Amino acid sequence: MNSLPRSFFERDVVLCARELIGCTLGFGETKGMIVETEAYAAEDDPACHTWKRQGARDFVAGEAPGTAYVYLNYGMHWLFNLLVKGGDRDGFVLIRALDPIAGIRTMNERRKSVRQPRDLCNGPAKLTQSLGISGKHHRADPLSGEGWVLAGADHPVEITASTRIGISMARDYPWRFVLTDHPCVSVPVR
DNA sequence: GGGCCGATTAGG
DNA sequence: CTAATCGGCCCG
Repeated sequence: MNSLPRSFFERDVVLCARELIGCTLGFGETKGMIVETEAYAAEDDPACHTWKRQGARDFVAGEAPGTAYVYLNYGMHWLFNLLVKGGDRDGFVLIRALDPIAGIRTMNERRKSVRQPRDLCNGPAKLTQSLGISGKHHRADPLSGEGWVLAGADHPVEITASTRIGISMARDYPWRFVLTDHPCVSVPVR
């Protein structure tokens, strides 16, 4: 499998978010193709945690590119990001949706009331639940091998850009990327 | 310590 | 549409 090199995360965070579409993310026995991402820039982006949180700024400064930034949102949902730094713009890429590839049985056990496979990972908190990712994976290194898979796309894919979901600041930045018309995307692009 | 705000989700 | 549920931040 063509694992992504560390240098993949040493460039512009927005470009990196775009390039992650079509890549494969796996943890344990579960795996999926990334079909939706968002970029959050460490500077000049009011929607990024770095805007308000010293801890997020420390994370960017102190961790290696490719490191997992996992945080609890709304007191109950874990969201998974990858740190990008060393290029034109540092920041985080939020992984928002996957097309399940492996471990569907396990995903179904971890999530309840899911009717169709397409609903297993079609949201940022849904995919962490399906893959078994939580706060204890904060600062993990998905490029280490150790239970993780982060591999390049097999084929070129068509990508659609749009504005980010669920934020109140910087609503107009076109930093959300989806695999065009893919059924596992969290919210249809308008 | 108290109040407020979320990069969300499931359910009515 | 709303409840759920909690860490970080901003006060005081």
